[in-house]
Amino acid sequence: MQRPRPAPSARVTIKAVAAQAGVSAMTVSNVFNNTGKFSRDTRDRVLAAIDALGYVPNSAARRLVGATPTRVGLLYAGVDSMFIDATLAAAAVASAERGLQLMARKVASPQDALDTARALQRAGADALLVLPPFDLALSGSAQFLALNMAAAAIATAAPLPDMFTVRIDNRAASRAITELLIAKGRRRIAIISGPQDHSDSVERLRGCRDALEAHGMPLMADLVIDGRFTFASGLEAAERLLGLDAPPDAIVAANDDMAAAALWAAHRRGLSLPRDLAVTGFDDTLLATRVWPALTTVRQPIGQMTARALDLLLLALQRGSGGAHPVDSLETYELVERAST
Amino acid sequence: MQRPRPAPSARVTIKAVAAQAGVSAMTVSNVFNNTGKFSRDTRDRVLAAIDALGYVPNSAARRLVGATPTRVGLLYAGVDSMFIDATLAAAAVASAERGLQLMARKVASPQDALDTARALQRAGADALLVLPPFDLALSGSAQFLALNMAAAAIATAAPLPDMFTVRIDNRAASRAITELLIAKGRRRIAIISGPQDHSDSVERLRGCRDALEAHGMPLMADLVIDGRFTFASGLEAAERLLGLDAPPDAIVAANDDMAAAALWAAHRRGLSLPRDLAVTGFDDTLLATRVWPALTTVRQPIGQMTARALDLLLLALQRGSGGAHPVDSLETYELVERAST
DNA sequence: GTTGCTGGGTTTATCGTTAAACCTCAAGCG
DNA sequence: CGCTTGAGGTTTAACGATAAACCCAGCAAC
Repeated sequence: MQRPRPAPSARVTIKAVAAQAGVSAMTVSNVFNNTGKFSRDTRDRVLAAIDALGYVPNSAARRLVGATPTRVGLLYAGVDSMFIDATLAAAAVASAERGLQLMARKVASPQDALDTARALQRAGADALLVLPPFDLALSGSAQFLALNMAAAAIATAAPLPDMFTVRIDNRAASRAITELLIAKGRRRIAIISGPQDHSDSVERLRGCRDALEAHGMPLMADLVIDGRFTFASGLEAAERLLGLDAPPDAIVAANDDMAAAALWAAHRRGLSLPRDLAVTGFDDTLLATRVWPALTTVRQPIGQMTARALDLLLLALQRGSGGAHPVDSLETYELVERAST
Repeated sequence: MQRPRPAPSARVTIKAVAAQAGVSAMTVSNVFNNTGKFSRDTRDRVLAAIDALGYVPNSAARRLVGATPTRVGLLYAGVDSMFIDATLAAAAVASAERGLQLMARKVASPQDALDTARALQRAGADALLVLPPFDLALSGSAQFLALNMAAAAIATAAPLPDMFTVRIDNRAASRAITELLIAKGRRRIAIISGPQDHSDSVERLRGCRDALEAHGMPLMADLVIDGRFTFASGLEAAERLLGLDAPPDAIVAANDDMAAAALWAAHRRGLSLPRDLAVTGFDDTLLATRVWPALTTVRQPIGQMTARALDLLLLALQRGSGGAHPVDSLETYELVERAST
């Protein structure tokens, strides 16, 4: 693996292109960035030269002069969940596609969110991508506002005044999936909800309640347990539910991991699925199609949402941080019916 | 009433630190990079200034002068598998920790690997991280060598002459897990192997054979099926195996996704697990503990391996590394026994 | 025929950092 | 005593792209 300094020919600079096209470097820059300061004729020659040499601008140099921002910080919770893994993977891919540098930071607790954001800014992040529950931890705080950073939150419950939001209608989705269970004749429906400091969890719970009440089946307190979006917490909750004197005939879990746990608890007791128990998940991560029986769940388009969040951030940074009200992007979810119901 | 921050706080540059410490910018640089060209006394003053101002070097400027390499390309196959997702997520985190920019590129087929590598180089990647099967696609080719890029392959079968390798002993691990099944009294052991153009797959199959032959139970051709590391391919294979006149009493799958598929096929037939059928996976992804029954599997420390690969690349780039033979880093695997056996 | 403007460029200065060359002073040495 | 040596700096010159200032030919207007 002998690796002498890369051959000088390795990197094509703007000067090389300029020489090839017989113009100044500045003109090449103008053409490349399409500022309009050039004639048709020169443009063609420059483009030809760019093409011939395979010129790719050096982003470090661009960044140095303060042109394009390129670093996006990502705040995530260090929880073992499919959603987090999938989002991290999606963010890595989407960032790469856009030539951004992703700075992913695990945040231990909501209290640390602000410090982490600050550290990211000091380390050169231009914008922030925020996963639950840190949207709530940051939004509205004066200190966060003082950072003066563009931020986008994925999978939140509602629009926020100080950051972009990219989300699905959690309440409607949750309602829809509960309705589906009711339509299938389930009458004793239990819920393993997410932590109530996640705004999306709250919405999901609300959606379930909507559906149940609409059918005259009020939610019973002993049939609702708060999980923490982890498999372990889901298992604990499911064990408690199935151990009741009058166990439920369906469980609505607030994410796939906890739904998988519910399947576990049912398998352990030798229940036949979905005859004795129907289970639904949320997110449609890879997990949903790997467990048995495959989970009926709500598809949340994670890749698309991540990409959208990045695009919004880029746009905001390009226009300069001034003024515009943050966009709320509502993506479409999809109810996916599988064997678990 | 707090008013908005006056300015997007001007970043602290090396000059500010220099002024504060009463030395030249170069001296600050020297102290920061610990080159040794300074006295105890100045060092203390400079460090104090750095601390007081909260100086963080501007990586764009650093990069511009060619000091630190900061972009790592990642070649991955666009296959739905837990291993890929987990590796992407791990790479995103490990890159962020090291201040590197990750450029992840999906590669459609081994033939495209070289083109993608070339594109990455043109886009400014300093080094390459390679996932199977692209290690084999690149290694040994003269064109790849001509790129003159440092590369590290994760999860390969053996050391390679022209890139770093970070791996576990797949053969031994596979042998161990097969031995475990034999020890549990399984006598008709089937194998769902990975694609044979993945070097690690080959090793895993070999390990199984080792174990079986060591116990006088030669591998039967109809009990070995090549999967493609996907759940779908695993399901197909498992269906065929369980449909045999003399079905196996154990299935060794070459990854967790295919093992999960084997569980599916068994559940479908109403088999009792692990009584009627034992199943083992490979990788110990999150999946292994989410399916029911939980998978006995080989733990491959993905996060650690990814981090190690990046460290090796950084080291190589820093030394400019003339002539050094590429390192082969053998990580320790762990046999994890769970309910599926 | 000066003045003013405008399309299509070029030149210059600059971003923050570091490699390399250069400076200075004191100590060591034959 | 003159010469080298080296520790501990400083100065200079990049790195590549771009913003801002500048230049200039031609054309229109008064």
